[in-house]
Amino acid sequence: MRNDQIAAVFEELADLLEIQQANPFRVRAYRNATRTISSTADSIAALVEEKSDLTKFSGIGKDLANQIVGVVTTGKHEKLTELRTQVPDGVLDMLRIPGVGPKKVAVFFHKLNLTSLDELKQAAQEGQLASLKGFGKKTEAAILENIDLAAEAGKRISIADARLAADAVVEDLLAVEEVTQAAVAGSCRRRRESCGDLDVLATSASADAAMDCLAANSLVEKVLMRGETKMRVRLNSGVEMDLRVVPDESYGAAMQYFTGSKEHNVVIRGMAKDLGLKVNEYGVFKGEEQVAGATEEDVYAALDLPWVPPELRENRLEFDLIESGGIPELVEQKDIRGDLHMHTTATDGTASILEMAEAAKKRGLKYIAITDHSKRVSMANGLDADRLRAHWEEIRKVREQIKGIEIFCGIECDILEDATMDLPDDILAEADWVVAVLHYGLQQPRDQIMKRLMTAVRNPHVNIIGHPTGRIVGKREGADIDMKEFLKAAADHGVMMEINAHYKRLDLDAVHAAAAKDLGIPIVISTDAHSVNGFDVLTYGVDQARRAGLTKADVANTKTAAQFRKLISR
DNA sequence: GCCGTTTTCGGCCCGACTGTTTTCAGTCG
Repeated sequence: MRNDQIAAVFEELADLLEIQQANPFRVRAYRNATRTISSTADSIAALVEEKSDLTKFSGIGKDLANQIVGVVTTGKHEKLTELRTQVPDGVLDMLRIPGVGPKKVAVFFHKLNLTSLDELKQAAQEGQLASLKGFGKKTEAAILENIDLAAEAGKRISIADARLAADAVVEDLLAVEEVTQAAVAGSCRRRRESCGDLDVLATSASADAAMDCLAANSLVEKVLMRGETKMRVRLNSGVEMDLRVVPDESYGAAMQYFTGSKEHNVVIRGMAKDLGLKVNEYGVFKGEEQVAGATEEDVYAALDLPWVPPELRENRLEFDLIESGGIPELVEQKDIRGDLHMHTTATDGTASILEMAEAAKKRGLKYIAITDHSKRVSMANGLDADRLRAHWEEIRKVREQIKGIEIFCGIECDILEDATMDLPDDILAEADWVVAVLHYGLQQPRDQIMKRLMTAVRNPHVNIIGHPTGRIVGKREGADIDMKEFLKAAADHGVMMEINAHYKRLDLDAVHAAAAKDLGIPIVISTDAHSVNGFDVLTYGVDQARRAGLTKADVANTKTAAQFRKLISR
C-alpha cells in the first residue's frame, strides 16, 4: 500500500468526522497525520511490515499508529466503513462548494436529507435553504451560484502559470502611485509545485487605490469579495487571488503571515506563545506593544529565529535545520554551471546541436550534455546504436565550432519494461553521460518497477536516473517505488539523481530530493530542454532543490566543467 | 487525537469577511 493511499483513508475519515461535528482538534489530528504520511520518503507499509514504531513521527500517537497498522495489514478501516454507511458520498461533495463548510453540510444532510449536489441544487432552486434557521436568501443564492464550481474546486495551476499571473498583478500594483510595496506571497512565493490560489500583498496610502487596480486588471474575471483591507477575485484561468493591503509598519509581519504555510505558522505562533509574545499579520506583540513587523527578518529575529527562506516554510525541514546549527545557504540559479539533459532535432527537439550549445552558452552555462532519446521512444524518433554513434560524431564536430562551452556526448536511455536497457552495454560504455529513465510501463507493480530501477542503478555505465518517478504534476502519479530502498541502492552504486526542472515534472520532488541528499547522492538539476527556450525552466528546478534544503555543494552541476568532467570520467 | 523540563489534563494560531443576526457563527487562509 502506498503512502498516498494510506493518507487518503485518513483524509476521508477527517471529512466524515467533520460533518459529524466531531471535536475539531481531533479532525485536525487526522489531517496532520495525513500530511505526515504523504510527506515522508519512508514507505509506511514497509515500516509496518518491519514493525517499526510509527509514533516516531510527530503528530502520530499510539492510537493513530494502531489505526495505520490496521489499514496497512487489512486494507480496511472499520470506523471509516461505518461512517461511510452513515454519510453518503454526495454529502462529502458538498464540502467542495466555495463558502460551504462542514456545519452547513451537516444541516443540509440532517435537516433536509440532501445527499448529493443535484439534490442540494434543487432544494436551493425551490427556496428550501433560505427557510432554514441561520440561512437566508443571500446564502441560498451564493450556493446556487457556486455549486457548479464544486466540480473544479481543488483545481490547481502549475507554479509556472501561478508566477506569471501573480507577477503581472504585482507589476501593475507597483505602478499605482499610492502603492509603496507589493509582492507575491502564499504558496507561489514558497514555490510549491502547484498553487490552489494566489496571494498578493501590498502596502498603500490608500487600500482602495490598490484594490481598484486589481479589480481593473484584465486577468480578473470577477470580484468575489471586497472589504476594508482584503479583496478576493477570480481570474480568467479560474484560480482565485487574494489581495491584502496592510500598513508599512506591518509589511514584514503580513508577508510572514501570508506566505505561510499554515503549518509553518502554527509552529511560529506556538514559539511566540512560549516567549510570551503574540504574532499576527500586523506584527509581533508583547502585550499591546508591537516589537517587530516592518520586515520579515525582524519578525523572525523577535522570536530568536533566523530568517527562513520561503521555500522551506512547510514545517518539514526548517525547524530541524535551525535546531541543528542554522539554515544553510541554499543553492541559487546563478550557481548552476551545466545542464545535463536536453534534446535536439536528432530526436524530438526543435534545435540543432550547435543551436542548443549556443543558447546554453548565452545563458552563461559552461557545459552541457546532449541526451537525445534511445530507440524505444519511437514516437520521438529515438536513436539506435548506429544513429547514436553518428550523432555523437556530429557533437564532436560541433565542439570544434564553438568555444567556451563543453559538450558531453550523452544519451537518455530507456529502462525497458522487462528490466533491460534499451541500448547494449558496449555503446553505453562509449558515452560521456548516460541518463537512464522510465518512460513506459509506469503502471507496473512495485516489484517490477524496482527491478527495472535496480537494473539501471547497477549498470556501471549509468550516471544518473532522470525524472525518477515519471510523475506529471497534478496529472499522473509516478511509478510505485520504494524510494528509500531505491535511493540507498543508487548511493551504493554511485548513481546520481535528477531534479527535472520542467514545471510539469519537478521530479524528484522536494521530499525525495531531501532524502537523496541525506544519503549523500549528488543531485543534478536539468531542464530536459527540447528547444532553445527550454532552458527557461531551470528556475523551477532550482526552486524545487531549495525546497529540499539543497545547498550548492549538494548539486553536482554547480561544479566547474573540469570538476564535473572529472566526476564522470570512467 | 496529540502533546508535555513549570502540564498526563487542558490546551490545541489568529483575524477578515459575510450573512444572519442584534452579538455571533461559519468559512477561509
